[in-house]
Amino acid sequence: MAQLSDSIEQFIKELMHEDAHVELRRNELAQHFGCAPSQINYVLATRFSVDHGYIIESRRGGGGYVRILRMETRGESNLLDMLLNRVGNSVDEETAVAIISNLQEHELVTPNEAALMRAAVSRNALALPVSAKDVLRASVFKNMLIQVFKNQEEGKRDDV
Amino acid sequence: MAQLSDSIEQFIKELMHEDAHVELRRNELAQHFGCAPSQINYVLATRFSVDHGYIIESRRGGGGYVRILRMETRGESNLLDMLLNRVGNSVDEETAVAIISNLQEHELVTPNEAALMRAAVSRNALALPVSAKDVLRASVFKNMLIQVFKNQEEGKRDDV
DNA sequence: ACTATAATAGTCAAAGAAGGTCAATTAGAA
DNA sequence: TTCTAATTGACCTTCTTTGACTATTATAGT
Repeated sequence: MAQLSDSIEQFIKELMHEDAHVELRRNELAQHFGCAPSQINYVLATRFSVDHGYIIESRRGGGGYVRILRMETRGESNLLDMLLNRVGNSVDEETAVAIISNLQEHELVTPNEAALMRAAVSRNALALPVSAKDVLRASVFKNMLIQVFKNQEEGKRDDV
Repeated sequence: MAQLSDSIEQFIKELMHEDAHVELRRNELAQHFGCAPSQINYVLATRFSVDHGYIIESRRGGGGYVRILRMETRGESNLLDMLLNRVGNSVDEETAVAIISNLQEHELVTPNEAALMRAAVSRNALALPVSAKDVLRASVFKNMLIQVFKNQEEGKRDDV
């Protein structure tokens, strides 16, 4: 109860109440809660992961930050989640291409974007021993999927 | 958060908004921002490199200057060749990201497309032994570059 | 012409300012 | 008690800023 991690989680969620997009300093936040900075990473990893509907971006060095973006997972209840799950940590080209077409049909990506995604996951691009190909493809593909949904969010914000 | 380097970058980009060619005094600019002159070189090196699509010329001594030129993307067919060449069979993330911003600034890709490309070549996506990363990134990236220009062609055809 | 000096810009390495990772320990819940 | 979640700390990586030293160019004297 009143676990440190829970407090930090709440704190961040309150910050996000208004804006679905918040930026913070890891060290400041850690200091505010009197804990190790890596504690923040723990909270982010366990409560603000992609399957929780959040995307984290960050930057090191002077002027560094941690940015948290909440995805509205509109409509298709957690489509991204399902897709990431389906991909897992290995996926063949056929499956990936099928998913991409699907996204395109549902107008979640433009034809150009779809073409780019296909290019990135094609067997051609992943010039590696066959065994490793699917694993790597999964990694690249998942990263792009997350990006697609992030674009979606950003599009919405720009619409305003 | 309004990092010095970022401000300087913005400042220069604003200067270049009208004219694709700008000339400045390194020391003046440094003074304007209250920083070490070499800070200007840092910004130029990290944000206005050739990969970013800029060319820097300068002269020392009395009446010295720093001149920044935005490279115009003439015949695009040629550009693709140049980029593929630049990438070769190994490329680090920094260079890839620079090239992507370059494409975006010249409106050869949309911001969403650029984000997708960044996602595909990020160190995150290429979760492999470091040694192999750059090689693989080159392969994926080149495939995407080719696709970008293919998209371009198709766009032109559709316009008709 | 020649030279010295002042006015610029460039380079590079070190310090500073973040954030990330991982494994060991500790606290809590079952 | 035992298992899992939480916490911490040591060490790593990345990005920025500064400063000392170097290189080049124009100009004023001679």
